[in-house]
Amino acid sequence: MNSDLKQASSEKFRRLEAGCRASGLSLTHQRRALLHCLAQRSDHPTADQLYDELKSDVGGLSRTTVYRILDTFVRVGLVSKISSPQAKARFDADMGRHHHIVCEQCGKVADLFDSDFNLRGLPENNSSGFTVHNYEITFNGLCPLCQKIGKENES
Amino acid sequence: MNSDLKQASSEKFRRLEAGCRASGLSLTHQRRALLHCLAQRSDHPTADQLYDELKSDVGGLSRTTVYRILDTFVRVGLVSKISSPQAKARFDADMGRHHHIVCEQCGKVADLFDSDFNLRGLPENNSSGFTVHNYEITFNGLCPLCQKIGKENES
DNA sequence: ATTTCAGGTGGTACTTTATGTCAACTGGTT
DNA sequence: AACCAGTTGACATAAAGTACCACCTGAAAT
Repeated sequence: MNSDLKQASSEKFRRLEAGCRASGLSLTHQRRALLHCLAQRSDHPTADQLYDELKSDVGGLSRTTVYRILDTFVRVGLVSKISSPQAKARFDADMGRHHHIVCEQCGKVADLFDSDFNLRGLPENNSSGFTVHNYEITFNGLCPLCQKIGKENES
Repeated sequence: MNSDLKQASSEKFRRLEAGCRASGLSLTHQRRALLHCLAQRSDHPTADQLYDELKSDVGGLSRTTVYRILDTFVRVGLVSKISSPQAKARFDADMGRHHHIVCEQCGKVADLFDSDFNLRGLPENNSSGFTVHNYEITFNGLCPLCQKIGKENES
């Protein structure tokens, strides 16, 4: 079971690495390290969470670099910034169609894979004149932990 | 036309004021001023945008107060923080079901009133164990201005 | 294997966005 | 007009993100 997960995340890592190459980005230690984290985690970490996880492993890793690499990954479409009401960016390396649930209390974000909620189209001619490329559905509610305790945690 | 809008926003203001009273909040100058702004604007301002608009009108208004009042309004359900991939909170005083379109380039946020996109239910038993209370759909694309010019603006 | 250099990184400084604290003030009630 | 719980202003601080520039490195060419 655990080894299945390991398998799946290293498979995901290889795909991300390939995507990186395909976009003409050099595979630096720092980028590999970030791709590893992103492939393993499914909790949609913030830039600072990723930095905190990696700074001990990757000697001399700079916070600036983490922000910059994440920006690059988003720009080339390898990773996305997910929408939430929180005032910080969270990143997701799974570009397949899926949705997110945000805990109102502690801010945790979980995936929801359920194609029943997929939209069947996009708005074409809306009154605001925007062209629409894509969408995200953000559900909100309470995570299992916050359902039990009625008080605040940190994500 | 313009007076219709004025009419509509003052109507909205009165509803918000009533909601404030109903929640047992005192109607201070500062809260009224914020409700006014929120009733008039449909651009989903950030806390600092509201502060910048109000600080000249409301003598001695404090930035802290703006943040605190918005928090309170969200807590009592008078206003909502909308979901977007941007790392800052945007506020919306329209609590009716509608959707948002965010410009990928400049960050502007517009409303989309189109019930065709409303979901017909919420996820009940999802694998992550979250209870789900509500949802938001965030579309992304380009605003009319950014469609013309291919370069960056500030919202 | 060595050289080369465009692209990438580290470190520092800085801005923007948000929160914590507490004395002083005020809306609404008596 | 007096009271006081709730609210505010000012300041300090934290958290999140950006700008800048000298130096370094991945990977392509030789």
